[in-house]
Amino acid sequence: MESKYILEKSSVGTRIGGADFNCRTGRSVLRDTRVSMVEKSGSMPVCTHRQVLYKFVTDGGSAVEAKTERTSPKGNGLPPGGRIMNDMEKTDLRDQKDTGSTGILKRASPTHCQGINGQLPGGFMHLDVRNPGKQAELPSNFRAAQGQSVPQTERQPHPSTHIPVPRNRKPSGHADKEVMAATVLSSLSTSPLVLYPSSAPTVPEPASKAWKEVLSASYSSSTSGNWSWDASDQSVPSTPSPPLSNDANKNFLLSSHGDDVNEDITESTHFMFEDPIPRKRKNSMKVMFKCLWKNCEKVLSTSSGIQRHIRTVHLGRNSDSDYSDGEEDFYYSEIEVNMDSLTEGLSSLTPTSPTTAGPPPIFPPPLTDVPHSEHIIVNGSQSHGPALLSQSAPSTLCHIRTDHAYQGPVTHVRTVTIGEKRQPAAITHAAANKNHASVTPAPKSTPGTRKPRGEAKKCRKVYGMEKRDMWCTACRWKKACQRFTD
DNA sequence: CTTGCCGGGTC
DNA sequence: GACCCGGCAAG
Repeated sequence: MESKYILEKSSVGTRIGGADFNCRTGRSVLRDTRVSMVEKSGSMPVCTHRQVLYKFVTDGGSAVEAKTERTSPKGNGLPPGGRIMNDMEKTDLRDQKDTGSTGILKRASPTHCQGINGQLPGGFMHLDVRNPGKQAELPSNFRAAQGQSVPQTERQPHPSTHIPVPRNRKPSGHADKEVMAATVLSSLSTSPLVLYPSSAPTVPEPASKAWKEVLSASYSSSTSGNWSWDASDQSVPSTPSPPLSNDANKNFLLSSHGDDVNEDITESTHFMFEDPIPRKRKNSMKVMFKCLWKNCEKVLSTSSGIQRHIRTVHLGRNSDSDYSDGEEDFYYSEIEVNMDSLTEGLSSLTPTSPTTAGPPPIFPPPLTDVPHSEHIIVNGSQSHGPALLSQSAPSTLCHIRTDHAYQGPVTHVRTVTIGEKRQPAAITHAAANKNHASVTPAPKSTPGTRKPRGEAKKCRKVYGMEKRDMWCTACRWKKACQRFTD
């Protein structure tokens, strides 16, 4: 539990949100982060994190601890997790207090989430919750506050700094948990924003430490670039946390996975967040759930399914029990699957007409190997496992599809090798990157075999012999029509 | 037979 | 590379 929150916190520095808020990406990232952390710590992630967590608590100094204690307004016995949350938030509240915010961080609100997702400096979002209308003042206020000695009030635990953490969450409490995690994490994402090493000399040592801890745990997630922040390094970038850009996520993941991290995830992340290519029609996207457990690329179409999978397979919990403490949430992520791409992937030999956009007649069972994810290609190539979504020709596909209809793009098509001639060049390119995958190589029509005749009418048919000059060049040359591709 | 287009040739 | 066309295969 405790570790979970810590992790969540750290991850959300980047972006937090939740499916509940339509912040799917955030949720996904969150989980990714979680997973990465878990992977880092090996088979006993929780334990490891727990240690970290405790360290954090103790490093925070007695002051932190004390605050926590006092923070509990109602004195209700909070579970360790709850206390940690308090600590975390308390720390985080430092800046909030500067702004005079006193509200309680009760729940993430859609606004909250939106802010994060909306590429706004996430740090202010929680303020939004507490003190609507104050967020704009935060930066300046905070800096001002840092310039002076920490107000006494800052050390006084605010009764509202407590985030209730149910001791026993019910399966139905996932949303709450996520909300809370999102809230805390997002609030933490403020740190980079307000952390001005040179301007915060007056911050009490315990507080500084706490910050360090928090940052060391979360910073990588809230900053872009591959730099790493050493706890001893006071030169923390003064730039605000990046607008939750894809890069931020990518880099975070990359850095957080640095060591043993499963390259699968790293790569998938790369695909997932790096590609700025415009999205395709939404109606062609399908949400899938991918298990992020190390070496497990399981992809299921339902969250319940993936949760069950994680619960039973990875967490070793009773399969027949529906009970879930929400732990599974952190071991899978949502991915969007491009149905169109899938179509293409399935019919690599029969290129789709640019106007053809319908979903494929069939959708491979989850977990499978057919390529189709648009911007989130989970690269399973390095794992033996199923779920080789990576085999798809993701984003680039979109490009091609939109412009290879006519002669302009002819070169694209033609530059492909014979076997793949009907595939857009981009696809081929993508395939090249993933050819190392264990999955069956991209189907190639063996030389000598003709591709099946397309359905579309060709120039000859459309314009007739009398208008041959209107034919596409290929048709005139008795080559494969490039205007009316199949 | 019509149509699509491969493979190869010419310029 | 542009262009042409014999000829094969699918429909």
